Amino acid sequence: VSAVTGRCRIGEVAQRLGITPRTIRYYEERGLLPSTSQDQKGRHRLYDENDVARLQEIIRLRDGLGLTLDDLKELIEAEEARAALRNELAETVDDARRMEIVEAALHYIERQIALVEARQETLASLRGDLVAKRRMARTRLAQLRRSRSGEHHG
Amino acid sequence: VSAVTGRCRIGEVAQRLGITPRTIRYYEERGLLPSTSQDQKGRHRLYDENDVARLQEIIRLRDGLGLTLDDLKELIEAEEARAALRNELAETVDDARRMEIVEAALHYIERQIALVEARQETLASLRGDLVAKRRMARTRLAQLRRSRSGEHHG
DNA sequence: TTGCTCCTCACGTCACGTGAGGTGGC
DNA sequence: TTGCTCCTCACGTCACGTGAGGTGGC
Repeated sequence: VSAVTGRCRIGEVAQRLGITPRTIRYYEERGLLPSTSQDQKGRHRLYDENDVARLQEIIRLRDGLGLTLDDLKELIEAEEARAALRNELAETVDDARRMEIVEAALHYIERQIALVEARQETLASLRGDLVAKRRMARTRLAQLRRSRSGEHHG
Repeated sequence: VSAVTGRCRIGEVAQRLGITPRTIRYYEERGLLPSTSQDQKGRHRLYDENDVARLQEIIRLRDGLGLTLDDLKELIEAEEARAALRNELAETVDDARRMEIVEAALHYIERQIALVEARQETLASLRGDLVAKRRMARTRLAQLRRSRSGEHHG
């Protein structure tokens, strides 16, 4: 709190992330962000790099996976639970308990990876279709070129 | 029109595509579908495999790229323009004109591919971050396992 | 004739967009 | 003090969801 961590205003954050201030306020309203960004009601909100990274993550998940804000909130809460567990992990000396915590974290990560990979497959399929179309068009174009040069020579 | 082409009802189409009848009606209302699926107002809408394929394409672009319905409508109109050009292509004997048509189609396809690839890159980056997290968790878990077996033997 | 799915309004909702009117900090 | 960005309502919009009440086809 004593160190000046380069806290910046909502407009700058929004511009850096390619969103609008309204979106950031709405996410705060929906409980996706800690409302600690605003000390009191009516005051300017200030964000540090940590907050920006968190928002960045939310935007990536929203755009990349098309998740609803409720889904995103679940993910965030799970993430916070993981952070809490990491703290417990640092405290505890019970190795059995430590393994439980890490295994839970691992399952959570694997679920997210599965979601991303499913989306990647649909995109790959979409791209496959488009590339096939492109090949057709290119082939046709090459035929036309040959046909024209053939006319010139014949 | 004389052949029975297996036309099916809106509920069946919706179920096959994983959407709701309301979505299909809304797309028709917004001009994304030919309203020829419904002969007269108030009558049941009927769809053939061609209509279903078109809807399928719309849904894939919507989910895969996160396009708005206005964007999708533009794409569809461009697609119809391409179809019209293909008809002209079949008619015309002017090779220069034919090349123009095919080149236009090629540019259109390439723009779509660029959109898909941009989305793929963000997903790949997202996956990369998650995979790194998974590696960390796995390493930590392996360390814990070694540590526990070490206790047993010591 | 009985269900079932369909139809058309029409209002609700989610995720913001867009001003209206006013206050705060370099 | 002047701009600029910020603030809080609060209503609008886009892409549907969700009944309400009624008609159509195997």
